[in-house]
Amino acid sequence: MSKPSLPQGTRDFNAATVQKRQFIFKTIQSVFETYGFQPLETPAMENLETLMGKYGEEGDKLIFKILNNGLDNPQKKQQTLEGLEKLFAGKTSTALTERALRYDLTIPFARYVAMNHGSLNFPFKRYQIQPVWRADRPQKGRYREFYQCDADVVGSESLLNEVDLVAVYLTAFQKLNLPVEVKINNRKILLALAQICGGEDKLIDLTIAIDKLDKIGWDKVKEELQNKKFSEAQQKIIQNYLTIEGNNTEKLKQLSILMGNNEVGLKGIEEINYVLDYHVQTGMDKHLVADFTLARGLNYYTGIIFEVKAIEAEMGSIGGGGRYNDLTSLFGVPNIAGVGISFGVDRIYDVMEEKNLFPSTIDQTTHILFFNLGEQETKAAYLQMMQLRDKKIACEIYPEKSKFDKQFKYAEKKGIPNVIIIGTEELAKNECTVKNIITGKQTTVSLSDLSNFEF
RNA sequence: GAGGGCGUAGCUCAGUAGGUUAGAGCGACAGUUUGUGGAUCUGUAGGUCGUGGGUUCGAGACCCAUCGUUCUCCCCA
Repeated sequence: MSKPSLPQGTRDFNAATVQKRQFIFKTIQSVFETYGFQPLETPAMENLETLMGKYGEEGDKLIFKILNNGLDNPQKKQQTLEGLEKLFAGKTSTALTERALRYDLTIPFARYVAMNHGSLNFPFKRYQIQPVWRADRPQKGRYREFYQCDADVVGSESLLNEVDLVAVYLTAFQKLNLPVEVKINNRKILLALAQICGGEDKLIDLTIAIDKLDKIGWDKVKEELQNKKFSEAQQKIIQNYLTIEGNNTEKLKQLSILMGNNEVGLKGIEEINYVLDYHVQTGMDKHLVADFTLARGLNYYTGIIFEVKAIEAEMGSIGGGGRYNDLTSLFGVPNIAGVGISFGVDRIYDVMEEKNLFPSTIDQTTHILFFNLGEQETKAAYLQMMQLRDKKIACEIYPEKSKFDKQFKYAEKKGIPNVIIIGTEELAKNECTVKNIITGKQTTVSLSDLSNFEF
């Protein structure tokens, strides 16, 4: 038998890690609830059909597919072989795989809304905290199983939702004590740029090239634009667009000049202005950065888009989202607008761990260890322990009669601050010895007073 | 999908140009101490050097393959 191991890109979480992760989950959850979002859970697996084609070509490749059961059935051999042929032709085949693990929380949510739109109370606000899976190659800040925390509003076109979601982001990160900036852009502006550069059909090429700017620099972007048949004049426009600098007001002003009288572009600017202006009064505008190079890979976004970046941290985005105008039409239910955001818990964890931002108070462990000093003594100790547990004090008793040395070490390693010793002498006098491991202070307490003792 | 780094004891690693029986620190266990720990000292256990081939008189070291892991690019949370 070989050594046990984990699938690539997955992890076990020990007690300390779980407690820190729970801290993040609880913080985000409580903010979601404070803003009027209600929980939803969907299955780990979806029909493959539900997921395919929603995340672009790259995304489709990264979906974890589940092999059908019963493929060894001789009666279905023909079907299975045909399925394999399709597979080698680069297509998916329901003969081989009908289900897949969810890739994000947004599409399953859209599927849910499409299935239940008749009975939902619009505008419908839901939050969802569940793992997602991607068949990506793991590296720093990238796992094959990770959690997303999503909040979405559907059935409302109001920009007030965008305003509110910005506040959700900034409130949550403030509570986590993690300094961030929220980048904001608008797909309408990118669309306008594409129009100005010769056609909407260039939007995708354009966004992909723009998205790479801060990584590969302008020269490489220019090269890529050249390859995608953008003319010199168009490249010049794009360069002007990308080199817009200054504070938010200045940037937007320059952009509006560049957009000229392009209707979509001006609308996009107006929307960003609306959100920024709204947050002047909350003071949150300080953490908002208009960034016209922000593109976001998912092409279902149609309006304002967000991305959250931890300040002074070597980490990709720790959250993202935006407005999608018609996501449910993918599932046959048109005209339900929505906007949503997502938190990447695993990356948030990594950044917080790196910067040592977890409060020390979240380590939760046993409060009192009862020593095991023999059959009679332990029985008496057990009764005392149950009384303390009734008072919600976390207690445990060492299960084996062992040397003091060993029992002390156990308490110390587990971070248990108090031990209670009931030995033959104590038992005879109906007493116990309470010892605080940290201070070393030792007190004799009568058994009848123990439940009132201040630990 | 493309390209690098690394796999030696439970953990962190050393192992010099290939040369006898593969080492250290920490940890674990035991004793010093059958009811007061954290220290010191002493001792004990623990390794098919990821796996499979090859080169060589001789391989932990060199070559090939393979698996695992990690990082970068692509893409993304």
